[in-house]
Amino acid sequence: MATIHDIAQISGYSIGTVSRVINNRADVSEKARKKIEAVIREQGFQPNSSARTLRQSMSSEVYIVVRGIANTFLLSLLEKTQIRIGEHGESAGAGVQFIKEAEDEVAVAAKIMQDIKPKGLVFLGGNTNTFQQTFSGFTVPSVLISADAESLGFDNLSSFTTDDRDAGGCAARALVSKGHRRIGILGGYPGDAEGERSGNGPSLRIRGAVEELERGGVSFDFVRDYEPCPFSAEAGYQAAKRLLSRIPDLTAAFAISDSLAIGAMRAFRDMGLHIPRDISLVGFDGVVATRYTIPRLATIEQDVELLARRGVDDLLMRISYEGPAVHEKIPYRFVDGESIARPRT
Amino acid sequence: MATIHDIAQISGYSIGTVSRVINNRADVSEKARKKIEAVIREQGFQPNSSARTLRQSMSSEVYIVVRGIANTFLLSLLEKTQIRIGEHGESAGAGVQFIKEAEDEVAVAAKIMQDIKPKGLVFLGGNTNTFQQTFSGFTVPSVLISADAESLGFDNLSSFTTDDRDAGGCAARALVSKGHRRIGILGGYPGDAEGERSGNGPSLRIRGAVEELERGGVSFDFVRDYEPCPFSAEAGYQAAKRLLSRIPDLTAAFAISDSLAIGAMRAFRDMGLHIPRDISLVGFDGVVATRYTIPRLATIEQDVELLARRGVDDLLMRISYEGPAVHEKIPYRFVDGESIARPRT
DNA sequence: CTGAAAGCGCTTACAG
DNA sequence: CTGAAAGCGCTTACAG
Repeated sequence: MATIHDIAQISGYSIGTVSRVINNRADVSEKARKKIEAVIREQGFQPNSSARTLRQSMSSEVYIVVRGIANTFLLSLLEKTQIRIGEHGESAGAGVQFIKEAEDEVAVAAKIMQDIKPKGLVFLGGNTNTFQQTFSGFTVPSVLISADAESLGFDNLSSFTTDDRDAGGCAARALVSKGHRRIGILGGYPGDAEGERSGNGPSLRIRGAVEELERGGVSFDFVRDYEPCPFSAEAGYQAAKRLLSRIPDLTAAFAISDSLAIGAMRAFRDMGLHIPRDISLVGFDGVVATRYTIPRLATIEQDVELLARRGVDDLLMRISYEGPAVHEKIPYRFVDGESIARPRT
Repeated sequence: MATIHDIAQISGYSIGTVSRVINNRADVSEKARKKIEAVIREQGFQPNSSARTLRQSMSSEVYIVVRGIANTFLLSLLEKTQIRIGEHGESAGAGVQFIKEAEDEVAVAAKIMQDIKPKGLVFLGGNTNTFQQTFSGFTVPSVLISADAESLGFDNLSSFTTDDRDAGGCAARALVSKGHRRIGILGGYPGDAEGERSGNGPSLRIRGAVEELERGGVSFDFVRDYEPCPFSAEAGYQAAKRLLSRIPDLTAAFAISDSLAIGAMRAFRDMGLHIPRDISLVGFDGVVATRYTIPRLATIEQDVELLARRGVDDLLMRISYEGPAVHEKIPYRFVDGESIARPRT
């Protein structure tokens, strides 16, 4: 493996000059640059990243923290994020760390900072409350994608998210407009009922939905009509069963993520109900799987591509020029499926 | 951030001795070890991994290469793999690189070797043919999980896999034993028809299935009854439509991965068929989603946990003691669903 | 068993 | 514009 020393030797310049070329510094003669670049190409030279990181006490990589490995939505967000990072010509090997739904992503990020010292951090999915409590010690440019960090006010943390409140309302409207009056909501944290975690995405979806229900004259009782649960198909399955047992005359449900909805579909079916004839269902996220379920699931499709693009672009921009953090809402789209019908009369 | 120098200073020993303690060398007095360990703990000292990697020209991490980010099966394999690595007390931040189905994982691994210099490599899913051609330059201990590398004969590449041939036969038997005689197969590479990629997992599944069909007296014509396609629900959807159009009297199909099967279910449904009344279907992998489809999908469940455990244990073992590569078949399980019935007469 | 010292491959003031 | 040199935080022969 060629080192900077070899390149210096072969090109006839010093290692200092070679280093300047590698780092695109301006103070190098055209002649030297040309010559050295030629040698670098010819030797297939790649600077040793450990040496660089050691010297600069900062890696040249961006690191990604993903909340939950089984979450299809975040996974496709990850895919788009990696692609976008690659399009910027950044080291394709951007590190990825998966954390559990219950884990503290900021604590994990702290460990990463120490080990890897990335020049930027991308959080995919996240609990705003955790950030509030522990992010203040961080100084690296960071971006939170798919949750809103505006109210946190950290000047190194941007955020790009679907307008969860608005979109939650949209989901509820799809049900109310068909004439449903007994509607349940599945998913989120128990605390959501009391509005404790107000900055959090899931909570906002629920809040938006409930507001819309009330606007439509549909009463909603958190104790009776709300069933919190984690984000997995199995959790959705169990929660749907509990909800339906409690409300036998339920005619529709809003699951705040598609994986929950997929579990709920199966639960309703196992309880002898046909979707959408006996019960209507709407999900959230717009993951690919919703296009293949039987029936196809109506859902709120988040714009994964745009979320990733805007997030990565902003992060890289701030790494280079350190501007202020920005907070942006990305448009969503209601996708009609085959899972909503008018209630039976 | 404390460095080894600080620890030396505080403990009253030299940095050389501190280094020996960090690296668990035997030639340190009990007294020195105790004292230094206490200081390390008290200071929360973590060795700088860049410096270590630079010095040893080898990182202390294991790196994971995953073929395909949308592949639920490999994702759950990844999850288990990371958990197992963590259980060994290895750096939890084991790097992960996702590559596309068509990409050359060994080329990617070469780049990783240069950048990261991991002490071990885990390949999750893989094309045996690619390995054949390009893996020979590698010297790091490596393991391929979910494909068989035995025939390749690399002494630093172990492999742990389901017996795909046998399991493919099992899937076919589930169909034949119900009386099906017009059976199609979905998925894999076009070359599979000619048996070109014989060492490859998917091919073996197909080969095993075809052998079983013939054993059951069911004729199988690769040109007519086989529909190759990539591993995605959409690909399965399209392939199923093509297959059914070509064989109107098809009564059953074997999809060599669950995601294909999920796409195929939707395709059959869109073509007006009811599963399993009009057509039976069996998948492969045993991903979680198969428990929630309507109907539930019959499938071959690979033992993800055991695959990960055996693979990681073997790799770590060989990193420490450099034994020979091993190749092991991990048991699978047929999971009956609601997607298989007798053909209509 | 322990310490002093060389060196891994880079970057970056500093001097010219 | 260029080079010589210090130093990032470690590991590891080497000497004692």
